Amino acid sequence: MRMSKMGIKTRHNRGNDEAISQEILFQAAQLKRHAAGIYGLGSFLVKARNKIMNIIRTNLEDYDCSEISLPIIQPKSLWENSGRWSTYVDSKQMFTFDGRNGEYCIAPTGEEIVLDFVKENIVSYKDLPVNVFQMGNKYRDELRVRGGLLRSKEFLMKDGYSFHSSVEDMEREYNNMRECYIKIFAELGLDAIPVKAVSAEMGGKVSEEFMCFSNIGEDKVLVNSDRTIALNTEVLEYPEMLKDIEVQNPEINVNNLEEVQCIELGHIFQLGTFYSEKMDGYYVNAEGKKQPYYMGCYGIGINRTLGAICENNCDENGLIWPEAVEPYRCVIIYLDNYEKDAIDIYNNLKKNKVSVVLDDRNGTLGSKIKDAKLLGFPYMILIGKKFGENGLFEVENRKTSEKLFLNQQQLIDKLK
RNA sequence: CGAGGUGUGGCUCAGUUUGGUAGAGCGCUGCGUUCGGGACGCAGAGGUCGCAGGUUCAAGUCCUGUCACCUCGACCA
Repeated sequence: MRMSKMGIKTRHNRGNDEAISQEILFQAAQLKRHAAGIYGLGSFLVKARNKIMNIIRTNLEDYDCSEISLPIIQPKSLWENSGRWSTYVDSKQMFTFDGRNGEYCIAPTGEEIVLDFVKENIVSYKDLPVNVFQMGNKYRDELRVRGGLLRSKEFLMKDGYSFHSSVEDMEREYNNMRECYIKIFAELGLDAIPVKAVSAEMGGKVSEEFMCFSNIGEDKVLVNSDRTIALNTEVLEYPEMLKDIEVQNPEINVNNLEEVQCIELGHIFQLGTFYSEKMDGYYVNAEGKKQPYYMGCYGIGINRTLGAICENNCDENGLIWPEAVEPYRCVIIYLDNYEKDAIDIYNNLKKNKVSVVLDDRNGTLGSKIKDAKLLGFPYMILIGKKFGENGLFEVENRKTSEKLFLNQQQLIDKLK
């Protein structure tokens, strides 16, 4: 990719309204606020987000979850069946509109539509269990937006739903997903732990949030020193839940837990039959009787995860993409008189499947070095004066600032 | 929805207290010199100061209304 074709212009100055990582994204022309809580994403964010999606997808498929795609525009009737049309409309949190054939919503979540999708196919206990997921935009007219990617009105979410013929099977799958989520966040390099949470409007009793420690987070979590016990402070408002936790963990005194600030990246729920009963989600059991599915539901805020990765991987000079989600591996910066050498190594790297950007824009070396750091390329290849002296490529590691001088083959081996 | 704040060239902001006809830095265009950690010179382009009323000889500045955006709170898969 040639930088001159990207259509971005970085800025010299940085605002200070938002978290540092979000301000870096504005400065790097990777985030554009079009309106309150409504953002455009630049190509670096899109490429990193695609990698996040692939990591999520690969892990879920290991657990026999299959990917589907559900519509965002959904008819009012579905939401009336679940009873949530009025809930969301009254609280003004859902976008709705009048269409040619009646009213629709622009979906804030997917329980209703997924039940409508699967119920014709899952009709017998022999068809169960099933676990499906999608990654699609969700729309919520948030009362208050916050922190760039962290809380916006339009956001990408992975939402998954499982269907079971018993509570035990639902619990088994819930634990599978819990394990899978731990793997996903570990692979993304995020230090996220499951935290006992309140299910709120979702229905169901058991739920856990996946929380990433961060001082730009909106949630407060109580944890013990080895992080085996963690609960959202919201739980304190529900005495029965608190009692359950204390009964299950007699060694814990809630008053002695440490309070930490966290970003909620995911949330998993045991929904039970709350939605299936209302939405006609029935199967026939071995005795030939109709029964509602037991359901689980599992979400990951993908944009928010992207935001958390940026926040955890930046310094005063800009972003520092971790390898797992790097949009590109390296950038080539060169003086004009070495253009031939630059294009040569650029083509050679591409031939060796190294994702590389050639900074072929007009401008001084210094300004390009600043941009390389701002945009967070893991490696910067410099072709300048020193190349003229020794014929070696200088490679600088963004994270460690380590500099190596390598010949063409060594460089390719290093970056491959 | 409650409290506070902000709207001035593409971006970041000064100017508003005390009304007198629009500024800076960055970015952009052209020419030249430069080119290793956001170079410099010269010459340019670009704004009915969020919007609508009002006061005034005169409004970016004062008054009224309105809209948008930000922060804190309430709210929240």
